[in-house]
Amino acid sequence: MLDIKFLRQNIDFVRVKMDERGQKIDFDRFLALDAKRRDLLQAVETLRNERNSVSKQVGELKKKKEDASELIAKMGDVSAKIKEYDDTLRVTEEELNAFVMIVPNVQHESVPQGTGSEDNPVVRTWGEKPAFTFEPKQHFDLGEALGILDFARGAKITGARFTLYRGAGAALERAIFNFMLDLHTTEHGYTEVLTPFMVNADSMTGTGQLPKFKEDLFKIEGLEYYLIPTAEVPVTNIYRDEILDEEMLPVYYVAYSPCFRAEAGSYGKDTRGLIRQHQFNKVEMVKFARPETSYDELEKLTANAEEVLKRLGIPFRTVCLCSGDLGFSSAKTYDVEAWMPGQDTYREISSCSNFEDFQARRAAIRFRRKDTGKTEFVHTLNGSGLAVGRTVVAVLENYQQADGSVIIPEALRPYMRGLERITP
RNA sequence: GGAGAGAUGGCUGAGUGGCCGAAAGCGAUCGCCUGCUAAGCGAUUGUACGCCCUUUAAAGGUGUACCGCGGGUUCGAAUCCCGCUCUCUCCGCCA
Repeated sequence: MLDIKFLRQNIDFVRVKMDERGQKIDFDRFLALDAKRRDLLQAVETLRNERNSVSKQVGELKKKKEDASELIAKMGDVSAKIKEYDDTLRVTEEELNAFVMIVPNVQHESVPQGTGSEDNPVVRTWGEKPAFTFEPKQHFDLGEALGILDFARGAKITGARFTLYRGAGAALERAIFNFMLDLHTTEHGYTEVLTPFMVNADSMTGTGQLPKFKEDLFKIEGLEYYLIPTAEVPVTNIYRDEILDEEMLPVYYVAYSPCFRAEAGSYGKDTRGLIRQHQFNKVEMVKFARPETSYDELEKLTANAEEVLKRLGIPFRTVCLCSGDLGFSSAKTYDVEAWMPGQDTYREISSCSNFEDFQARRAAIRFRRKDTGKTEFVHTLNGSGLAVGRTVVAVLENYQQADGSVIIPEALRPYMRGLERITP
């Protein structure tokens, strides 16, 4: 969330920024609530001050065995009034809080303006698209023919958007996330963490999934626990409500996790195959950084994601999300899109974002400046490194052969007991 | 699932109705002392939100809140009462 003080003092700037994001937000309501809150706060604090000092007098009188009944009677009224103001104040603060919680982040000045994904500029392209002497197939046709992806049985076991992997398919999925974890831990400086896959409501609020995106989450029956839609949630919340030492920053974490998404509102979109599942695996990179380095960290993070595709020999391009396409919590996002020959298009395989202090403020993740001793919010970043299921799609489609077999990229062979090719 | 114990500042730990934002110790920071280091001495040492002052900064002043969380009793709650959460111990169960 944004800082209330910042919002109050820069309301016109924020109005413009939200306009660029295509967000319609009633900031007049905010200003009214904020003013109301401060008025009430002053009133109630004045009354509390009175009660505190009079109560002290009562104590002194009683110690001297003198009569204090007059003061006590008077304070009864004051206490009643405090309760009354407190109730109004609480309601006002709840309204104000609810308002601030659904205001998106302010985008960085380098974010291009635009209204949708068609306006996202391509910042880099890498690799040569494979030339086929035949019509390249889509991954679901390849996978079913090879007997490594079973969508029908996934649907039987659970339902639509769940898939059963078998044999070399299951091994490929596992090989891919192990390869990614090893790359990020041994060469990119990340520390691996393995987190709970269910989190409480505070954690979901800290990273911004709640309260605004409740319908995208799976909730556990009878508990205030949710299945994570990304490891960003448990990993970023590692330091919720903590004050970190400046020297420990930046912190780099990488985590494997399954991700669970309700995909409300995507009916009919990517209905076939692995692209859009209710459950998929992902390797996620998360950083906690000092504000002055966070944009350098974003570039490095994105490069770390791209490196996975380079090692796998999968062509990709990187786009910078424009103002209208930016996610709720993000100040700046790069999407890395892998080339998918079967679909004859690039598909998002990683999304790398700098949230600046937006999540840190919600989650109360701060650090103490060594030179001033002051606390400040950290900047949080994260990026997929990468989405595993979509990487399987990219491998199958880019490495498919005329006979329907699939060559295993060399980087993955050590993770598949040397297997070089998947054949029916 | 059953029984019991507990939750206080960066840490240890005192505090059972007002003098408690909270003793003491440790740690940390600054200063003094000192050939150097260590020891010693002194001072400082939580967070948030308002208001005043100020350039809408910092610093300063002032007020309020916070002793796991939420309610209640009371003129007044870290302290008493109720509910919840979490932690620990024992028993049972279990991978």
